[in-house]
Amino acid sequence: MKEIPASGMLKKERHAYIINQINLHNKVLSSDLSLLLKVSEDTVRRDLNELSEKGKLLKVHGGALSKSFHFPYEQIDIYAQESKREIAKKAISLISEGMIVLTGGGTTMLEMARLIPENLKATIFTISPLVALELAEREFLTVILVGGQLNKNSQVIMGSKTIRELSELRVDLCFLGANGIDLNEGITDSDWEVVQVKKAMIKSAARTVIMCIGEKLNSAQKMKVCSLNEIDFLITDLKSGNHKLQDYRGQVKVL
Amino acid sequence: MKEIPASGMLKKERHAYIINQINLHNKVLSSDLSLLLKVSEDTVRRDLNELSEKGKLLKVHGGALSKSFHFPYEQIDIYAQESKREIAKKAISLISEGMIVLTGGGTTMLEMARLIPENLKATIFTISPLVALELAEREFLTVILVGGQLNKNSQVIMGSKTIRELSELRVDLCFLGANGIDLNEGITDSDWEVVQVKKAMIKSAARTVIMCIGEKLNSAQKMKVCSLNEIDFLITDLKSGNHKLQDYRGQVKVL
DNA sequence: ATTAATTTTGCATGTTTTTGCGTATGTTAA
DNA sequence: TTAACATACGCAAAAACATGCAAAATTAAT
Repeated sequence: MKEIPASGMLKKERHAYIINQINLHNKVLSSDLSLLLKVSEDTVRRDLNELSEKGKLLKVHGGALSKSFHFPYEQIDIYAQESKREIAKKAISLISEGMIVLTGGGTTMLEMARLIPENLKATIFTISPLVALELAEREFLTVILVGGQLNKNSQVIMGSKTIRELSELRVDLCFLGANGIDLNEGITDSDWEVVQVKKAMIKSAARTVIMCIGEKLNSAQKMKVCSLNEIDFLITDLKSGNHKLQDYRGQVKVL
Repeated sequence: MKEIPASGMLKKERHAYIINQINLHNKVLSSDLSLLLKVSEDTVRRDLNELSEKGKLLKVHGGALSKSFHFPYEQIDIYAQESKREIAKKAISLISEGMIVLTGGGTTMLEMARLIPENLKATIFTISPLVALELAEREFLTVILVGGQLNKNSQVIMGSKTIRELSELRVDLCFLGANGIDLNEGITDSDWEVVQVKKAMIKSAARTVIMCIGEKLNSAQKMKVCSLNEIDFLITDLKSGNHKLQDYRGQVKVL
């Protein structure tokens, strides 16, 4: 460190100095500050804790982080949020410790990311930057974004580069949304590129989970992703007794 | 700097003297004033309390601070925001139509992404999901996220996979933030992983642009990214006439 | 000028704040 | 796992503080 050293500072001055360092570098180490301010690390820690309680920074092991940088998010209200939350809960129950998981994008997937428990240990590949950012909050998750071109409409990674990367991947479980699902037509989607990526994702996974709200059952889109027997689980927001689900039970596990 | 000691002062005179010291040094210690004014610390304290009640200064434990004391709390954010916007504007001027660009993460980069004109045609690689999502709003941009593990603190893609991907990339221009920049130490950062990624990014680019706010000039962190001659442009929020920039002009193009 | 009234000051006292250290505990990384 | 590091907690010393009070200084009034 070659910052300008300081000495004989009043507490308030120290606090200001620390905040300034944080704004400058997004991060400070207690040990650095101790040297810089010429006070014991205990004092630095106490300073950091005070500032943390005032919400001026984020105290972490070893130092502190800028708070402003961490999460200026907005909560968008999602259509059928409650249903999607139901689906998400069921989906999460399929993930067990140490698994390697691959997820698509979409609001259902985001909801799932938000509901993933804080203590889950797993590795999660995703093609959705939003899902990735949400998951990055979970301490024990390893989050890997598949590289490639970002599709403007779906806010999901796509393109040949992505498909090539996916082809080299092997995961335990793949979570996908669906635009249409039908006994005969199978899983369908309206966008050619989306279909290509989903195909690649399914291929790379030992087992595939389709998540979709009940309304989409028995509807089909233009382009086929795969037939029903290629997927393993179907998760909807419907109660398990719902008659709409009956026909599907022969082909996939319905949750 | 030796202060002129004073003696036999009236209360009013003392007050004037104290205000003067505050204006001069932005702070005073009760103990110093006691010696300087040759009165007991109790008297000094009473003086400071009176002046504080009158709003002439800010009383703190151990002394007092000038009211105009630079409290980074709220101000810096807005101030730094403006600075970063300045930097972003200059940076954008370097991008010309059809270019292939690579960017890092950080708030400055995000600000840049926000300010990129709607009609710019270019291909942008980035390791920041946030930047990517922001850029996805631009109709004529091709946005490509480099794949890899998402680092929790910096919200940026990192790791060996990323570095490998970057090594196969060739771009015209690379925009990077810097945690420290110094004539001798060059570009420095505090995080080993960050340094590795930045190195790879620089290597993959024909020309590299460092963006950082003026305050970070002449400061250094623990780990070296590269020396100054390996970068091509330095962009700060400082006016081009600023003396702090002079020394850098020999090594890089300063904007 | 002298005295009375008022303010200011320093000191004694007890309290609070701040700080650094030792120790025990928790966390991180090899 | 261990070893190194970071942390929390308690403690004690030092510093800063508030308060009351009496002496000293200043001001006001005679």
